[in-house]
Amino acid sequence: MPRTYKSVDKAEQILKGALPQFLQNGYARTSMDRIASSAGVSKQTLYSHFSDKDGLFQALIEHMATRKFQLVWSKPLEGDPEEVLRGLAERILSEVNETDHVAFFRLIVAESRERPDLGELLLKNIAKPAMKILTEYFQAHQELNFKDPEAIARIFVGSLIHFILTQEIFGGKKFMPIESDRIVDSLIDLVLIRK
Amino acid sequence: MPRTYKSVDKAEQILKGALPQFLQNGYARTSMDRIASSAGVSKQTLYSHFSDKDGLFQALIEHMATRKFQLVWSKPLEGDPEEVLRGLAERILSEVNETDHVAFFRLIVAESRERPDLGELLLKNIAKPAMKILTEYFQAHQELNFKDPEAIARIFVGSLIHFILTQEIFGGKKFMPIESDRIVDSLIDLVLIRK
DNA sequence: GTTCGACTAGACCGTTTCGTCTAGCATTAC
DNA sequence: GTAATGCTAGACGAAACGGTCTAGTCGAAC
Repeated sequence: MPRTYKSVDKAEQILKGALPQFLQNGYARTSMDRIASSAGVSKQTLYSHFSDKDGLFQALIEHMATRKFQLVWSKPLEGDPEEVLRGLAERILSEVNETDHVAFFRLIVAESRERPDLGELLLKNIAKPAMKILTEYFQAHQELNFKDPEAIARIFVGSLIHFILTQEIFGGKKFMPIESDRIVDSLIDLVLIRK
Repeated sequence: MPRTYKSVDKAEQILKGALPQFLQNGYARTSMDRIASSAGVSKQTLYSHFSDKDGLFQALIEHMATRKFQLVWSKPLEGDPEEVLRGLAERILSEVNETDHVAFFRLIVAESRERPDLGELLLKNIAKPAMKILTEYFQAHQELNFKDPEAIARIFVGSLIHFILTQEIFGGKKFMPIESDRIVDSLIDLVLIRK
């Protein structure tokens, strides 16, 4: 196994070790010593693969954003609106509403004050293409009679994301629970009633 | 002016000085020295009014949550649904979508990982009563024909909050802008079409 | 066998931060 | 006047952290 340059595996290994630390403790509360030990790597190696804590963090976020978040939207939207929308809603709820994704979302909200490019990253890589796909689907189905397909798309996705936000991040599961089916049913109902 | 006990003014003054610091810099990046100087108070005084940094922060958040956030919901919902809902939507967008409130929201998301009671506070003091008011309004207006008024209420408010989230916190204003009127119009349209 | 690059282990420095402590000032109560 | 109280100004200790540096290991290349 030749090692003429810094092994790619190590960088990957570092990111893999750093991820749970940042997700669990946030940026400020995660020390480089901790990352090193969590990744099973010496501190020096951290700094030979990444410029500094900030660089490592940025790389990690980009890695996550471009890799995982396409699960929901990779499947093309085709067929009967009721089925398509229900399938989409359930995919959003099950994929996004998962410990790692929720923590990731929280991390971006928290850190995007100091690093506005994180918000940009999220929008450009996830939200914007997602909206485009759904908007185009709505436009292709004129029978839905939407005056403003783009606005409807934002409402559709937004109410689901907000549902996850309150239930998972603010602890709504405990203090004001509601079953996701009720949200999905009502949402589909609202959107499809014109047909 | 007798001073038989710790002056209430000082506590207020401290909170007033601490607020912009926490909102702008978050919890970790705000030092007690900075708060002291920002409040025009000695460091010792901080610790004689609040147990520690955490206590001060908690007090501040509670102060904010119970005081300011009732602006949107204090006005009773009465009258024609279209007018009521449009008025409500615009009040949410204008009151909540304001630098301080956005920063406050961001702060709670960021810190509620370490302090789950912050999320609880937000829900119990704001989200829950808000949902109750809107749900009851929907129930009182049977002509709207909602199968599940509570779910509709969540969708209604949720899509507006999510709109603010993307536009203000993630920088959507810059990277995927959309006018709030389009969201409100479509939302009203979705909800009232059964009439 | 020597050289070189990637790595480990951990000491180390400078800085920041929390929270405490000391010394002293000003006002009120008696 | 004297004691007590609420305060200021700032030094201080202890700990944590980011980032650098040293010393040394290991395996491949030639």
